[in-house]
Amino acid sequence: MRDALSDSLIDWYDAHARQMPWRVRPADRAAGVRPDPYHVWLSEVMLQQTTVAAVRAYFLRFLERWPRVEDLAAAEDGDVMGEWAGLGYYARARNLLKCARAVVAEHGGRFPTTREALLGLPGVGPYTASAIAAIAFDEPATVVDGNVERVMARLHAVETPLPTAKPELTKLAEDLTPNHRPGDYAQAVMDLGATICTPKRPACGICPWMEGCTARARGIQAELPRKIPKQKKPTRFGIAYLARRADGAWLLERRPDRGLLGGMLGWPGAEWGAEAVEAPPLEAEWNDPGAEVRHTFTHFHLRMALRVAEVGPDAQPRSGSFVAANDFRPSDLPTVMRKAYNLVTG
DNA sequence: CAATCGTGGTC
DNA sequence: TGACCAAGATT
Repeated sequence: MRDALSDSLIDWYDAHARQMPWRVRPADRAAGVRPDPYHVWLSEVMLQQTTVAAVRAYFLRFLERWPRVEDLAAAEDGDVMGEWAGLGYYARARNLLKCARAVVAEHGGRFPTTREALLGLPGVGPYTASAIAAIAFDEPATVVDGNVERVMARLHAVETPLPTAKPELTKLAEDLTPNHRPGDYAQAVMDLGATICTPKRPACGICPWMEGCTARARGIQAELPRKIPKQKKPTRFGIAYLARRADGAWLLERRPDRGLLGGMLGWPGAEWGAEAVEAPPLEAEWNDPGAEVRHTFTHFHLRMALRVAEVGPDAQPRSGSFVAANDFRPSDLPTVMRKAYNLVTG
C-alpha cells in the first residue's frame, strides 16, 4: 500500500513536475544529473514561508552574484542583507551568511551529506535538513512543510487541529516515504499540495491520490487541516525621520542584529508602540509630508508617520550615519522602509 | 514552548 | 478591507 501510493505520486510527478531554476527535472535526475547542494540549500532557505514566485528572482540574483558557497561566505554582511531586502524574515539572511561561513570554515566548502549533520548548520531546521538530504544526497528523509501537513491531514482524515497534530502528521508522512527516489518524492508531495491539494477548493478530480483519500471519501477535504484560530493583530504607531543633505546623502541606521528587521538598514526613529514617539535624530526643521506608511507585519499592523528635513553639510546625527547618494540603493531597504522613501521622494 | 519574525498574493 | 496563506527556524 505504501509503495503503491508513493509510486503513483512519482508517476504523476514525472509527468507534471513544475520547472524551477533550482530544480533538476526528473528525467535529467534519472539520467544521472545531480542537483548542486549549494543551490538546493539556497533555494530551500529562501522558500521558508515564502512563495515560489517571490523566490525565483532572488535565487537567480544571489547565484549570479555569489556563484559558489565560498563566494557567499566571503561577502560583506551589508551586501547580503541588501540583496535579501524585500524577501522578509531577515534572520534567514543572517543565518544564511553564518551557514555559508560554517560550511567553508568547518566543512571544507562541502555541505554535510546527512540530515543529522545538516541540522547542525545555522538556519537549517527539521524541514530544510530533510529537504537537502533527500534532494541533494538521496537520503530517504521525510520533509514536513505546510503542504505535507495538509496532504497528510486529508489523506488520513486527521481532525486534530494544528499545531497539535504536527507529530501525528509527521509520523504519517514518514510511513509513506519511499527509499527509492526520495528527493523526487519529497518534491512531488509538495507540488501536489501546491497545485492540487490546495488550502481552498482542492482539485480532487485530478489528484493521483484521490482513491486513497479518506477526507475526500467523507467530503470534508476542504475543512482540513483544522487550525487553532489566530489572535487579531494589534496596531502599533511610529515615526520615521528622513534627513537628506544637499549632496544627496541620506541619514540611515543599521538596525541591531536581533529582533524585527534585524541587520537591515532603516530610517531613524523611536521604537514603535501603542503611541507614536517623537525622536528626531538631529536638530533640524522637520516637515510633516502628511502621508503615512501603513504596513502589516507577522503579528501587528504599523502606522508610521513621516518627518522630512533638508540638513546642512556639517549636520551631526545623534544616531545613524549619512550614506552617500552613490552608495545608496533604495532596493537595499526592507519594504516598510522603502514605502517611506517612496512616499517622500515619489 | 508559545512567541517572534516579512511580504505579496488571493479570495 | 481584512483574514488567510506560503517549501519554518529560533529562543
